[in-house]
Amino acid sequence: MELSDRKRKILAAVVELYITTGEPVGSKSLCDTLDFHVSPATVRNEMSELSALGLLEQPHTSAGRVPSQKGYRVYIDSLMKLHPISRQEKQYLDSMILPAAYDPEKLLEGVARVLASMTKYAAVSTTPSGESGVIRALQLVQISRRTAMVILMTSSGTMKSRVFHCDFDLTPEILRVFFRLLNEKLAGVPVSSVTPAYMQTLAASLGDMAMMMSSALMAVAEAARESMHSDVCLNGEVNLLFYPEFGQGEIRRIVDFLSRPAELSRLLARRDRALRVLIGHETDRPELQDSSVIVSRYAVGGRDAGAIAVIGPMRMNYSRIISNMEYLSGSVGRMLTELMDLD
Amino acid sequence: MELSDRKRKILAAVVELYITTGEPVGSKSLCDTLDFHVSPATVRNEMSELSALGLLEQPHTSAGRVPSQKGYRVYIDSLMKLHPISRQEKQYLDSMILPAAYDPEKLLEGVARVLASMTKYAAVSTTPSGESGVIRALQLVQISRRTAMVILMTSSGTMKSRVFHCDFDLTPEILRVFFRLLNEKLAGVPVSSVTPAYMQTLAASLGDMAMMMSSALMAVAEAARESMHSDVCLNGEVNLLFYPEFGQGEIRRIVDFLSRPAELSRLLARRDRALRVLIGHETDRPELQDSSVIVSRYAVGGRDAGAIAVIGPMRMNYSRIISNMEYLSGSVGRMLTELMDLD
DNA sequence: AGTTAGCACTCCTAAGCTTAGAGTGCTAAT
DNA sequence: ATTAGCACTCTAAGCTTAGGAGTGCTAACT
Repeated sequence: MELSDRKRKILAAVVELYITTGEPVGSKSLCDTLDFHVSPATVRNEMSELSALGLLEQPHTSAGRVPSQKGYRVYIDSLMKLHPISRQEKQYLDSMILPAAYDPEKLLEGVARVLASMTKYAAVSTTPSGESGVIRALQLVQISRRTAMVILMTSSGTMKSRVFHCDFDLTPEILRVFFRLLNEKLAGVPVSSVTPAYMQTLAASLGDMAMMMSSALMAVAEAARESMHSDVCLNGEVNLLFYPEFGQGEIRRIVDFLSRPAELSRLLARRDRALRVLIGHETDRPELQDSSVIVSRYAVGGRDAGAIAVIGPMRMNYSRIISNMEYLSGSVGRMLTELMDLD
Repeated sequence: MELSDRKRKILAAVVELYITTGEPVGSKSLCDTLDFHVSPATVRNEMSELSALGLLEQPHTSAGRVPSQKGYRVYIDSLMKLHPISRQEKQYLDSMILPAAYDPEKLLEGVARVLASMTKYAAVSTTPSGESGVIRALQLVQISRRTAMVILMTSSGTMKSRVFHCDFDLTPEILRVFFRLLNEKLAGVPVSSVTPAYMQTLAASLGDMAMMMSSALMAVAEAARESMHSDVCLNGEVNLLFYPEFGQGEIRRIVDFLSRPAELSRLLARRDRALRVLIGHETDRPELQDSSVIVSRYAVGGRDAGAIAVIGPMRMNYSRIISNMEYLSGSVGRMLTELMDLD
């Protein structure tokens, strides 16, 4: 389907005007935004042909035009021009996520927050998934007399902690021994193989220490299990309230969908491209048939690790948001890579 | 103002019926729920007197009655009977917050989440405020070759961490020295006095080490500063969408208010009672004039430390929620006290 | 004196109806 | 190919009306 240059310009203008106003755009008001002179009648003819091609549609016969799903697709794929992210935007984003850059979970939570506040849509992020990671190191921190925290760091950029209680007082010496044994035995082991059964056999090889360390080993096993599944952070659902195209019922369905982490996670899972825009039905979710989703995946240490996404009405400001998200997912990946010394 | 026994029963019945249905209650339907027999006409007379007393009001002349703010107040203060929390509810609450019981921030976040999901209202929690705390201990955790994390624990039950980078490789020996010095110099010091200036004088007393430790000291100072102000966690705002008495506009105002942590924090701040129910205008917030807030404060180590709260429509199920919140704030306090070994 | 049935009255809600205006598509002229 | 003119369509908003829920009053009853 090749479009004349004028049609392309008109389609782009319709999309952009509709994105900013949210109202169906008529031939007259469109004329004002065009950078060449034609009469409303001409525009009407063109728009009518664009309608015939399925790129525009009318809410009703005597209303202006609204981009169809296909129209948005064409706009995004070939009409939209991405203008690169500005210096201030970069600074803003950096300043918002930097303070949380020491803990993967906090970082991704912060990213979801800043993404939501910047876009005014709902934002989602997943923490690095650690299925294929191996244990890089284990750290022990004494919390109180008989409780300590074990921190497990993996090669895929996750960091999970768990507390454990002992029925004897912990001393620096004891912790030192624990630390040495844990790291000797477990560093380099894939998290996926740290099962309770594995821990049993490990305990057997510890001799006298097995009893004392059992709660610590349990904690490690739990941390390992937890490091395998990635968390989903959601933020800014309420932003969607402010878009008139979502009615009360619509909103509820969307919010209800957003409240199910498993579904959300599925939505972000496709890894075939770093950035992907899903429009309406392309999401394969009836709840999102009037929404768009932009998913940007991030990599840690050169390997795909997780994703960030925004969910909003179809008339998103795609161009601005896409460049911001590209920058953000790049930053996240870089920070996690650095944090984990994986570069 | 003394009410006849029958008036008290009728007022209670109106409140309870309205809480469950959300519709103004008429004399006829009320008769059905009463445990003694009277005709609708009698009930009408009684209701009309309750209206005159300002305890009930009518949306319009020919509608049923709705409790007034004063009516709710009387109901809560002297009519409502709290039925104690059930075994299952306890188990549910415990099972939801226990996994996060090792980190104060995570715990309070989890509490807000479970509170929101249980009540179907919006829930808020504040992390223990550490203004008056002293440093209990500092822990160091190596994260990668040249970065480490310092964890600061205070007597008021807070736990904050910060990462720092060094321009030399960290070894266990170095960390041991850092650990010893930090704890020697800082344990017992009030967090409020750990200012950058204080750190300068401290550095001066460290001699050769001052240079090497500067980034670590900075991290401690930041963690100390952070431990002084308590965070506010918000959860379940979207639940409010499902109450028909909140219209689109109402909801936006409420959500907008909820998005301002400082305001929220002020709302929870009054410490004169462990549990406090604020109805409509009693919140002193125009945005919440049609809402109610239940605030329950929790204590750590015997001292008031923070609060949990729910925000919902005036027709809340006060009785159920109050007992649940009392249990929950008790649990939180106990867990934090235990975690910090402050008992 | 307190309670109750009966009934007129009020006022909201929802449904139907009307109208103004925005925007289109067609036709004919340029 | 473009454009002005014009009839036509359809919605949104305002208005009207009928139905119904619920009250308050009065008068009868216990």
